[in-house]
Amino acid sequence: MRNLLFHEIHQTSRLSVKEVNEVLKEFDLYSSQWSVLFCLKQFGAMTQKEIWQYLNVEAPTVTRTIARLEESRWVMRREGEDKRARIVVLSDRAERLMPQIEQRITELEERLLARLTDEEQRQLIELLRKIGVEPEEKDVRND
Amino acid sequence: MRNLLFHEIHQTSRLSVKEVNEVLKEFDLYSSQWSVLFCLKQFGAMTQKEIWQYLNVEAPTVTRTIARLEESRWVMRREGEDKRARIVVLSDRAERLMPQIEQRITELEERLLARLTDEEQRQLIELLRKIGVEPEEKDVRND
DNA sequence: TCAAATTATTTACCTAAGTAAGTATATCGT
DNA sequence: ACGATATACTTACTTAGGTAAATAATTTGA
Repeated sequence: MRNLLFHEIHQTSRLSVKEVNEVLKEFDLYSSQWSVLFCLKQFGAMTQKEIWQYLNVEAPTVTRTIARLEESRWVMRREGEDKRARIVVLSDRAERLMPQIEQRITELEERLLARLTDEEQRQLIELLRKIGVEPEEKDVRND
Repeated sequence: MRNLLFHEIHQTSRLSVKEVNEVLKEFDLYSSQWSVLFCLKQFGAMTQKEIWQYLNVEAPTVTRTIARLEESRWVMRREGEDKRARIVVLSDRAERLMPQIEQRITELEERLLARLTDEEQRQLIELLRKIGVEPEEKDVRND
């Protein structure tokens, strides 16, 4: 039963990544690359650390993803005041193309979530969060 | 908002895989290997096709996973009547160790789901299924 | 019967994500 | 001031999963 739950989460995750990749193929992008671009669009220039903390992945994962995004000219990396850190910035091309891509992704998401009401979506997020929280590590002051 | 939902699903999926791997480390296993073993325990000997159809992944994924399980002596592969197909069987060692592993996994799952009531778990599965279902393909008789 | 189509698996190649260890810069404590 | 420690990122290696194309066995159809 629990078993089933994690199986189902895993399935849904794979399914959605697959569909996102399908949409992004047209732009020569992959889902995890898109999530980095989206992050930069939202917050502006960021260090890699800020990116992996926000996305909740490990540093090497972000190193790789950004290296690919740099090769394909979606982002540039600048040196920061702190020379250890690398600041990531969207390229002009990225700024220009992102609205288009964003729309396609939104359409896909609407399609995938067509069977859920807004209330159900809200519920789903909340239930998932109840699983994911790690109070010791996260240093979240919940008061 | 939708964005947030898929982000959350992805996170939860990664988190649970990570935790399962942590538990399985002791047995030199990985989560996807475990899911194959679990499948074989449940249904007995199966062809690779039956396995990937059940797990809902692509054939090459199962080829690799089973190759590793075979190397580490968790399963054997036999030739079937149809010589194209390879029938996968649990090794004696697997049969012997699985109850132990299963218990550890169950404990983990209980820990991860501690914040959810049974009703919430049921709800969560149902909501995820509403996203994942592809009515044409699945041919599931739910009665 | 036997060429053509289908099926089961595999191989090659790609991205994603993890751990462990390495490198370079920054900061801390004495 | 400077050695020890911490931080930001990278490198090397692992599994997981996907697509496309190759291989081998089976089935189909004229």
